[in-house]
Amino acid sequence: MPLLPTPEPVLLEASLRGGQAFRWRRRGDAWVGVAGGHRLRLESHPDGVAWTAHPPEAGDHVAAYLGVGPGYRDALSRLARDPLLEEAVDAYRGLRLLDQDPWEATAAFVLSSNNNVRRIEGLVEALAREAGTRRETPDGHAWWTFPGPGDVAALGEARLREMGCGYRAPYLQETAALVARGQVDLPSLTGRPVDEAREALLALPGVGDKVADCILLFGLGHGEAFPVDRWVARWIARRGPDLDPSDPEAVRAFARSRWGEDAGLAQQFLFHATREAGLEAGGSAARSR
DNA sequence: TTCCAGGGTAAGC
DNA sequence: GCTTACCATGGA
Repeated sequence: MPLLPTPEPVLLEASLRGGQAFRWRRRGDAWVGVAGGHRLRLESHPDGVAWTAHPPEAGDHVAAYLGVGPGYRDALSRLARDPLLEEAVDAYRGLRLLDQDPWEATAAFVLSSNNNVRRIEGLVEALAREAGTRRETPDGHAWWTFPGPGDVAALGEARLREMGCGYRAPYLQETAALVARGQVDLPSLTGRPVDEAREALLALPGVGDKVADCILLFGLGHGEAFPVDRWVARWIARRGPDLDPSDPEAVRAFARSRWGEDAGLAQQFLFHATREAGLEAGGSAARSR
């Protein structure tokens, strides 16, 4: 297996199964998933990440997908100096921001509203098997690409409901249709100012403030986006700064002024640390993994 | 049985 | 403008 050397660690489980991406499964000591139309197999190594890719040239994208680059160490050193983040950064050093496909991130986070990670993973996989393209590795492992917006739109609301999308079915169908028609050009939003990109996303059905920030952060490379969800609000309420947890606008403004371009990575640490603490306290919830 | 999950929408003030 | 009920589904 080729090795991607990384000066800083890469926490594969926290990064791949922590609610950013939804197509990763554990296979023994390795993680197998589909990203950007490629099937990847990743395994933690003392000096980096060992990988195999199908098709093989997809390996060129592994570093970018995992957020491996010189910027990570710098961002960590800035965030680790913040008393609000010190503990979380220390505990989860190696947690990465994944660089995902804009449309897949959009579809997945439309499905994420008032939903849980496990079920989102099931829905995204079901979409791939229903409307994606079946591929096979040379050694016979079948996998499915994530379907494009036209293919998702063509499934129709009724079929999406049958697949378990619930009340989000019409949102996903309409958003897929809008993207397929080119009324919102997702990839171009990467190069636009974050506020403009955010406004464009909010025009999509099923995309509100929080989902828009997730798409900006995980699918469009806007590292300053700061999704405010239940867990971040919980963190504010319990041990965060003196803010109203029920006022997402205020929380976002705080994050923006405090962490700037690093806000998205900061959010990942807060989200992950708060969620892990909650799961441990829940006992049975932690066992279910 | 009730609560909860990476919320969004629209009706009602 | 702000608050509130409702929205499917499955696991704990």
